[in-house]
Amino acid sequence: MRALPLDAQAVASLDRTVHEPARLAVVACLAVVDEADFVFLQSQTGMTGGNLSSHVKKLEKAGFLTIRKEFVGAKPCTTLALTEAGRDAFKSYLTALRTLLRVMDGAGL
Amino acid sequence: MRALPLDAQAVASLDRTVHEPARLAVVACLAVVDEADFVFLQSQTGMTGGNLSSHVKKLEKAGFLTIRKEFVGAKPCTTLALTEAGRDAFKSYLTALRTLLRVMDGAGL
DNA sequence: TCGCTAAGTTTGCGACACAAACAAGTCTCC
DNA sequence: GGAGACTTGTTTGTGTCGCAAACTTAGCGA
Repeated sequence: MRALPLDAQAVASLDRTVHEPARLAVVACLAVVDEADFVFLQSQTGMTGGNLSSHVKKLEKAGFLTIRKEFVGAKPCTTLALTEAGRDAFKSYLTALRTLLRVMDGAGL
Repeated sequence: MRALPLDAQAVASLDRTVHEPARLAVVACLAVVDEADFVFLQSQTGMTGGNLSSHVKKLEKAGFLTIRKEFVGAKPCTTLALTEAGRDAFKSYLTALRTLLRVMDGAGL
């Protein structure tokens, strides 16, 4: 059987921390706006608060974003931003996607 | 806060059936070769047999691929191929990725 | 004061990915 | 021809994870 132009192992081992759709949405948002507050992200992604909370926590645990809690007037407000590591991981992820898409372009898909 | 050029909800709701890395690798392989046998896929993806088996079963259940079992000489051989639905789902998925990447290109990532 | 809403977090459950164990048959070598 | 290794997959078990409902804490209005 001939060799494929596709690195299937690379695809199969994509980093799940950013690959997970919910987190990918969060990271993509933060990549374009640099920082955003919890409520804004919730509205953009359409996620429930609890869901967003747990994903944010996981991203923080991975060292991919920072959580800043402060009060704006009287209300609490959590602001999120990517770390350098988070941005790098996202860039690597995008590179992997581009590689895959290039192969598929070549195959007429 | 301004509107993003990014549809985060679309990202957050990517179809997990094909998005899952292991299955994405399988589907991508089948998309470029039209059909492939079990052992070949296993070598390409680096997955264990059991793992591949369960993912294949899930893709079949979703109607995304067909499983053909036959004997080649004395040995059993299962051959896998995408269905029309599987190919369509994969194309839609690729379209979603391209949309995301275009936004990220625009943001200098 | 008594809800009501906002802003998150914690908890619980169902789904899932993964690999080790297993099954069924074939080939090899003595 | 029979013992054991190999090939080709499947089943089972376990730990992880995603998700939303319930809960917490605190300001705001009537």
